[in-house]
Amino acid sequence: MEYMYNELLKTSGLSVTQQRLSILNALSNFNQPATIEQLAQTIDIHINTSTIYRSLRVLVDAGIVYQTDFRDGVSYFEFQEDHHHHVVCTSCGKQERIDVCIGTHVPKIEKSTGYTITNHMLEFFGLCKNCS
Amino acid sequence: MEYMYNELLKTSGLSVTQQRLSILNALSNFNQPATIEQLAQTIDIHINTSTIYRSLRVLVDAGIVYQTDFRDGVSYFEFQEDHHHHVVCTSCGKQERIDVCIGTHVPKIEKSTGYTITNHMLEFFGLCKNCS
DNA sequence: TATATATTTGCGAAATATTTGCAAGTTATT
DNA sequence: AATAACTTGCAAATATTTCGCAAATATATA
Repeated sequence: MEYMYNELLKTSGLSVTQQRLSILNALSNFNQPATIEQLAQTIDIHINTSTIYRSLRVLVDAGIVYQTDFRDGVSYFEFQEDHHHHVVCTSCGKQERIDVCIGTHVPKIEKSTGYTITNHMLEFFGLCKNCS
Repeated sequence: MEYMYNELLKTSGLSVTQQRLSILNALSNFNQPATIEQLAQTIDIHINTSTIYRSLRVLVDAGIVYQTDFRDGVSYFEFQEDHHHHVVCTSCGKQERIDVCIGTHVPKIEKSTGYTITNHMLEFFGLCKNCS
């Protein structure tokens, strides 16, 4: 497991540090997007908050971690490989997973813009059954 | 023009206030997502910043305004009806428009989740040609 | 049209997430 | 083994966004 993350970092050209390994390990304990605060509570060693922020940015930019936003003022993070999207109720905040895939658009966009796309962000907002 | 926004608010069941009309009017001067700060500079009357935040939230929740996030710490706003998505370079920050439509997925998601979807957020991230 | 009710605004202050600079510590390279 | 490159911890700063409350404005009712 640890070894896996080790390879993951190296393959992306990133330095392998204990902090990054621990962050990845903590991420694997969530099956939904986690906030920085939630991650900090789960990480097995003490890591300074700034470091968590900096590490996550690097991991997101490398396409290893998925970052998203539910319009509640905090960033959420999830493993890229099993990331998924949500509908969020703008009234009560309730979230529900959906299995909409947007990945098929990526090659087309890369071709038309010349960008190398490492990740994306997709969330739907509206009113849930109760709040409607 | 003013009258149009008037109707727009009423149709959504929102109160018509001078502040909201001015915000909508300011929004129409941008053809790309604008920050709160950019909007404040463009609005023709003085509106307190808190009010801009509150008004935009209401307008977004009503599906009139599109809100998005480029991972730079600020929220961006655009008219919902002519909103579009982007690729953002995670190195230099450069943005480019794309014309990917996600609207077709909405009815399917509404059916499967029971939510009434008013808007969504979609942005792609990666490296631009220069930064690759 | 006048009155009552509901909603919105302004103001200042507070909360809170996130970023920065720099020295020390770690990791990668030669 | 030594040098260079990168990452981390710490504390403080930055900046966006939210909150409470009284006054103002908008909508609904009579």
